[in-house]
Amino acid sequence: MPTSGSGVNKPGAAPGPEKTKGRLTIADIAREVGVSPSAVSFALNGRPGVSEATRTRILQAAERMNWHPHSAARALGGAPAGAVGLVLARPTRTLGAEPFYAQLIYGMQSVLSARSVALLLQVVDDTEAELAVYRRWAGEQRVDGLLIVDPQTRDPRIAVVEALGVPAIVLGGHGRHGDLPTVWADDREAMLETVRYLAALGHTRIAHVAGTPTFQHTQRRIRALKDAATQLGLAETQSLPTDFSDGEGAAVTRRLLSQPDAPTAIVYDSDLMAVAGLGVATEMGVPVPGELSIVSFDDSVLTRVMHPAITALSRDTHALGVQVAEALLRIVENPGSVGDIKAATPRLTVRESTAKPRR
Amino acid sequence: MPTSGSGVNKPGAAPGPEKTKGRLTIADIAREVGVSPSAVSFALNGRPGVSEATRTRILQAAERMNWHPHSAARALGGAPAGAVGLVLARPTRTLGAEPFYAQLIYGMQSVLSARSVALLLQVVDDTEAELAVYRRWAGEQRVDGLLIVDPQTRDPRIAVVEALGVPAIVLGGHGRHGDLPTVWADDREAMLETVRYLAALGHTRIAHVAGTPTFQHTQRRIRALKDAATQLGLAETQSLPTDFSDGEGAAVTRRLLSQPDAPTAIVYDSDLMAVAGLGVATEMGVPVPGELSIVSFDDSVLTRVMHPAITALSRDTHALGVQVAEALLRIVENPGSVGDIKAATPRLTVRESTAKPRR
DNA sequence: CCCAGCTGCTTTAGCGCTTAAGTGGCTTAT
DNA sequence: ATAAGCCACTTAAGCGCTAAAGCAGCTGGG
Repeated sequence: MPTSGSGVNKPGAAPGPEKTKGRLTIADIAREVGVSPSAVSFALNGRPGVSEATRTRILQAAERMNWHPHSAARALGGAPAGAVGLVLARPTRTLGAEPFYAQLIYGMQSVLSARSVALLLQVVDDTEAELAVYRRWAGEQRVDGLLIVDPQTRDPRIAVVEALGVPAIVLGGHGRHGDLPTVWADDREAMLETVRYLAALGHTRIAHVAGTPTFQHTQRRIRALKDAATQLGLAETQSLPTDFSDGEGAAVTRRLLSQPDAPTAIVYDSDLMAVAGLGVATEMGVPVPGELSIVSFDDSVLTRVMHPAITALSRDTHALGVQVAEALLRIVENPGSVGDIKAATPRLTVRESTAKPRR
Repeated sequence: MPTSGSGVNKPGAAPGPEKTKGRLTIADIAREVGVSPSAVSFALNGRPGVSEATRTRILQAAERMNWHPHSAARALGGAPAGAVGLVLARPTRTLGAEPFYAQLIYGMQSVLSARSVALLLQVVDDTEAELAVYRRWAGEQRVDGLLIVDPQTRDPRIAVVEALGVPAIVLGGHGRHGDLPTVWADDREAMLETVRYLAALGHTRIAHVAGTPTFQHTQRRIRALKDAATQLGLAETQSLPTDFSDGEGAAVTRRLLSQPDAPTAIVYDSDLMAVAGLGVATEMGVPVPGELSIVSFDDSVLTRVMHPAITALSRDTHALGVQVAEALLRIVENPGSVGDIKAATPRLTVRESTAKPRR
């Protein structure tokens, strides 16, 4: 039981002039100022019912005594919990390496901390565990809103979260996700732009090292590549699924480069896999961009720091986090007020890893 | 106000057999089973005072009705908040790229989520803001414990957190940090081992691209390098401070390699800076490890994925997170029960970026 | 046969806060 | 002149839960 205000806290110290209790409450302020606790409550919450003079005195006393509202007491009265929740269910190894979530979280923070909303973070192993966390948080009334990431086809989480009645935003969905609004980027357009660029350079054998195939955004990219191939008349394109890990990214690259008609360009669904792929190319003596062009579908320091620096579809993940957090807070305050939001389409940032194929 | 259990929630619906209230409470369970709310509370908390038969019926009812305790109501009664807090005050750009904190957090999660303890995460700009967050969390009774990272010399946070009376663990401290216990790694020994190895290879001009100089662990490393130099008779060693960003890492490397007597080996305080440094070497045509050996003081996918792969001091950051979380939970339950804990000393993992200096 | 001492409950109070419902004292409308 | 209204408060109740205290009904010792 973490009590004690500042240290002078002898339990039995009899006749102290001030009630040396553990916590500082509005009752203490009320006593100090000489009004009732409700008057203090009114003053602190900017509600009418107290004169300006009294309000000022109360506010000053609260400030001086360094009082903070007890979040539990407020929440008990039906006030919001002052927190939003995020559950991540990707394998830990990958998560630690991928800057995406970290950036996203830091972006969210810039909005959340300004509004003094806490972020509850939980990392779990699978969707089952994720659902359990949602159920618990909802039951315990711990969060006012949820951010659901990596939507999948027929995602079981949607129905559960809707049934729980907790406001939520889906990141990266598009298509059906119940009545939950989504913040999404146009992966399709980004992929089309990339393939058009590679085709313009003269590439015809383009491979796509994709992420987890059940993710909606992965599927959109795969479909976009296929469509682009049809449009541009590229015969030999292929999408290969992975689990987003650098290990699989490397393995798939090795397989691709060992083929008789190896691709001359590879698009990776994450920066980490692109880096791993570049490593494999170097290791196999395939010059980049001489014989192989590489594009990453995610940008970060990783891509910039490599040699050659990797051409990437960059988006401002931090800004995305800001957008998501804002949408989340809006839907918490006013459910139904948020529709689907289209984030900025990733733009192709050309660096040193792409060039005309040597022929 | 996020209420409503599942949807059937008409406020005025008069004579329903079940009280269609928003939240499911122990009173509902009590009514269902036919006992008083306290009996339910006793049963759910495994306390004596109810017969086994009744206890079973209550537990089953709670399970069947999918009841969860309202965390705020519990907390109000003085129960722990069921959450621990972590504030990060490094610049966002760096944080997103560095795998360290992400790994640490995921490690902590594996302990915390097993015990259903939530992690409150906040990213702030500076120490002042960090202190404000601690004060607020303590006042709002939001957290049961805190993890303080990146301890500095005469760290103001220590005194504040101790005064607030919130149990806390310091990560990476050593020396004085009030009465707060620390989980620390022996950076000194790690640095000594590294320098000995480089010296054994034949390096004499060894540079150290350090992190933020006010951090205690940075200082320990700087001092260790100096001591090693004295012991081994290396004249030309130097430690150069940075802010841990890849930008500064690159800039400092550029400066070092432009000197007339450029170092033949550089130790970087983070993997991200090591990668940036390797990039600069490549860009300047300095072969690694031919003319320059590179060691990273932190290991991750980054170092493994590069070509050449970077020799690094590796420690299991995930395991460190586990250790930290365990210590934190222990000190929350029983303040004073935790002393300083020494984590595993990082071991040198030799890869391709280190070799004898060409002479 | 009475009462202490159980067991297995229920009643009551209280955690810190919000909020609906009072309550005096004064002003204003009629 | 008196009712009505308003201001600036106070009182009281309640959020969901825990915990101390109370209280029936039974058992067994003296």
